[in-house]
Amino acid sequence: MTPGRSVKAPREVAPPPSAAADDQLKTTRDRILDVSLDLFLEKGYDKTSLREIAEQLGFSKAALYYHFASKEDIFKALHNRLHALSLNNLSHLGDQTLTLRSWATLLDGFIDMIPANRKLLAMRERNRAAFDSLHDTLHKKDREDLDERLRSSFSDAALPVEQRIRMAFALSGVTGALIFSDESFQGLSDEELVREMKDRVHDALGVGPDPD
Amino acid sequence: MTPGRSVKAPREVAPPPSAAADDQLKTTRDRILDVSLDLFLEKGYDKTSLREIAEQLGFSKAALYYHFASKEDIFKALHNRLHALSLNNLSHLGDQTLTLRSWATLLDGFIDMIPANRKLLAMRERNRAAFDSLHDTLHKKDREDLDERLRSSFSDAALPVEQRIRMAFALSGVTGALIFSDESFQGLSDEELVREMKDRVHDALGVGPDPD
DNA sequence: GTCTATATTTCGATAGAC
DNA sequence: GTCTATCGAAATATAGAC
Repeated sequence: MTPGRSVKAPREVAPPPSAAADDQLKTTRDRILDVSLDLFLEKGYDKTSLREIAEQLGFSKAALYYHFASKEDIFKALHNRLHALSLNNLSHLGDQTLTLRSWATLLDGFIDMIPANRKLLAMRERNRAAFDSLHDTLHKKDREDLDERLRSSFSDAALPVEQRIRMAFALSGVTGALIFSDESFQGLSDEELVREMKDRVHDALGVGPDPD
Repeated sequence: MTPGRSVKAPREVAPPPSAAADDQLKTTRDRILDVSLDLFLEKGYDKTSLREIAEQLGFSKAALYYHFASKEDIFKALHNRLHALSLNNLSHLGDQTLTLRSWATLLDGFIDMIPANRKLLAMRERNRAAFDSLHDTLHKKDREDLDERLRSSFSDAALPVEQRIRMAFALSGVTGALIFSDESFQGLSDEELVREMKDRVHDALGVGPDPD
């Protein structure tokens, strides 16, 4: 396991031994993002200073500015990682009208991505206000964003009330549980988590398991 | 003197006309909390300054310090409002072992409180990182806190995996949907929302509706 | 209880050397 | 690409008059 020093060691973030080698292969830019992700997840975006990020990386605060234009720029880069995930899913879903069945398919795809992106997704959950502020900043006309797509679905008065609640509940059940997943579901394998989550989603949506 | 409408704030909080009279009856302390709640919900705790809070109230920033010792103190007071809600529910739930059925009862009680406390609950969802930081600050030994109670239940390895996921999912489905509730479920009556939410919870937990 | 004015601190960001 | 040193802004918080 990791050495006992979770203190502000100037150099090591205490990565698992196997990841130490990987870190050498990563660009400095990616290492900055990884450290930032950890800190934003743990302390929140606003309460994390550039000084802390630099400290954990072992170099000075000013050096960050060679790689990123601003603190918000780091945040945006993490937002882009999330955005890339959502694009994966949107492609599965054409412009067809949103049914409970297509919603289930969408969420199934989302759930599959959870194990590989748990920290990123949990960080988003814990910093919703900051993310929404960012969202306003980059007021994208092209709301290809998954979030936007989702919200507009919930708001669609043409859909029956029950269906809208089912969709919102299913989505929230998945994303919300992410917050607990690290600390509370320690013993669970990724496969267990994924399978159980999907079962819950299908319960909530009132559709049978996906006949893939 | 009470500075009735000397509000030169650029934008109105737009309180319902009937609430204007109520504001006269409230203590200044409560009015500060109400304005803070609105701003923390809209912009996030960290990005809301005391200057903005004071501005909306029509008096100066320094005046806030007569009523609260610090910004965090305002936050704590809102935390206490939430805490009071959770105590309501914990009393329903003794020290009995947690079953899916008792969990359903707990969440039903929680859902009933949603309409009257929507903003408060949504604000919490949007500021999870800040709330958890606060939680660490007041490291309460007596974890009578609802949140803590819940997390420890999810972590209980004695419970079957499926049950733990069901519980976490049901809770998250409810709290997460709060974020959407204001903007997306505008047309819905409180009764509809409450009933639908309860149905979803019982689906997720795999228990029939509460035979109350 | 509220004011004006100011202290204090922290942080994001920049300049310029190496 | 990283450093030291520093700037400037903004925020929290305090002092003391009214």
